[in-house]
Amino acid sequence: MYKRGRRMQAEVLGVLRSRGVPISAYEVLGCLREKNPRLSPPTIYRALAALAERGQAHRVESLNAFVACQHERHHHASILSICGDCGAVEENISADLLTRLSSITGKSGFAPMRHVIEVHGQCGSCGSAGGRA
Amino acid sequence: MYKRGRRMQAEVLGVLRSRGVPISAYEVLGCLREKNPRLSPPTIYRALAALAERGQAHRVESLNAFVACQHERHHHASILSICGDCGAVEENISADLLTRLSSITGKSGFAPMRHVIEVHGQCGSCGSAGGRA
DNA sequence: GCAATTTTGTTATATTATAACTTTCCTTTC
DNA sequence: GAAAGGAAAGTTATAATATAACAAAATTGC
Repeated sequence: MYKRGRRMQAEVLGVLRSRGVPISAYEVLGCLREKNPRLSPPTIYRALAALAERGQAHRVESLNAFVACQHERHHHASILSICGDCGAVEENISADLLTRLSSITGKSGFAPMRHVIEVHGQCGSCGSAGGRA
Repeated sequence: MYKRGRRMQAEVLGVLRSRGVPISAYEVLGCLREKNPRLSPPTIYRALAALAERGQAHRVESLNAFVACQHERHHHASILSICGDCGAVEENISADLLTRLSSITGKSGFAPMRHVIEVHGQCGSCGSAGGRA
């Protein structure tokens, strides 16, 4: 049941995976419109929202973009390292870091529900390859 | 020198401070247009960029909004706790957490340059006031 | 004071996201 | 099995966010 939705989500996830780096919803739309020119933004945004909710894709808040999850499904908050040179994203998970974050934010009684942890910088490959640039 | 720019930035910062919670660039624009109807988006975005660069305001990536800095100027990365109920933001700084974050992301040779750490949840006031809702 | 440079103002438009409505399709009931 | 009802998806239109590109003006260095 609901085949169209799931099929749509699978196609969107396929595009995200084929790119590897974060891309905007409109880039996804552009790819899928090659096959189906009638697609429209809400279709893509709904698929992306469903994928994100299931942990199969992540929204990169600081880029307004989306990337496929690298760890199969998970429901822990991801730490995303984003290379400003090549665009590559590495995904780490650390329960310890989340605990510390909770203890810092919880001092004033704050109850955390969603973590956004994104680090911009330069990845190892770009650092060793073009470090002198 | 450059009085207009600094004056503009001061007015923008005043609006951010008077609100307390994160607001969009267009909300700032709306406020300042009451006095000066000719203001346009780039003027506001430029002022916000200058304030952010000097650490007097922060961009909240997960809200596409801006908030005044709560700690005077600082150049450490902020940990922003954002209450989904009342919109209040609390700002924490933790060199220790940044160190741990660097050690996690650095495993693969990644060199961090900018940290985005935003935690969504419920603040202490809203938790105790409306916890049963 | 004049040219070069930098900053600001302005216009227009690009990019990102969602509201509102229609259609489709599945389920339930008879 | 057909029709009503409800949930999900498609579609249209537009809202919200952000910036490119150019014009005007101030500042600096000479």
